[in-house]
Amino acid sequence: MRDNLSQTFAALADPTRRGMLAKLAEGEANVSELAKPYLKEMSLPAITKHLKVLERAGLITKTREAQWRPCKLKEDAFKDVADWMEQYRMFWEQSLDRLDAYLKTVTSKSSAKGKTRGRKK
Amino acid sequence: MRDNLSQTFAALADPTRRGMLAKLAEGEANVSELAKPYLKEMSLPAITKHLKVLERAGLITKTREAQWRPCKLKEDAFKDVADWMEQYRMFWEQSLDRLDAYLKTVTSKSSAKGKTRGRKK
DNA sequence: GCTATATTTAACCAAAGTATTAATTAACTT
DNA sequence: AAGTTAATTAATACTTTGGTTAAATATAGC
Repeated sequence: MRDNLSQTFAALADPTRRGMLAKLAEGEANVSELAKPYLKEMSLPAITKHLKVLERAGLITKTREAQWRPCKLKEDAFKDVADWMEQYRMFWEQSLDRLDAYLKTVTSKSSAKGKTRGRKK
Repeated sequence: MRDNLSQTFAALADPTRRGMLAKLAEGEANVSELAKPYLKEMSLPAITKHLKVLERAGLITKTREAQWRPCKLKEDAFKDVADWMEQYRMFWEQSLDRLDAYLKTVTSKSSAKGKTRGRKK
């Protein structure tokens, strides 16, 4: 797993790590704050390792402040993923078109079951 | 690695597999066509496994046509990744803004060293 | 210096991932 | 039926990942 992008995708391939990123999207947080939701499921050293994976992937930066290690999102790796995704935009937009088409077929009959999955615009 | 999104990101965390997706972005291709660029580096069974990973991740579908197995991109998993990325859009767009700001500071002095990293538009 | 809090490092282990070679299946061609 | 091409499966080996517990480090406060 030598290249950057592979390392980034590998870092994203874990729900705990994605959860930590979601938390960091709300703002800076230190290790124990990030750890709190997971301490029933895993130990603190496990958290440290997850954060190290995120850091090496370029998704977060960790700084020092007394005995705390505040972490925050780093744009770099997100940008790399977004750039890579661009080349497939037409494919996943197809699936939106298909959903739109489907929705058109059901708009008349009020369907309580149809989940719209947050389709924007 | 139970959840879908984790499986998808894990599938993307490999340059061989991303290369196969890039090829498929140009259109359908069967296994040996997809394998060709990699047969110096790895065996055909390895290719089969990579394709299975992409398939289980929902990134491709494989069909049957005589003794060939034409593969093509499947929108689903791409859509899931794109949706997940949305929540971080502001972060990676920040890095574009920062690059723009930087470029503004150097536009007058022609800098040969500055890599622009494919900034679009 | 002692103690408490925050976090990391070390040593280890089980499970998953990536590759191999050899054998097998499937479909077409002659 | 025999041979060729396309692809997969099986058995195996090696490496990486994700977790553990125990010990260590770093900083602050008394």
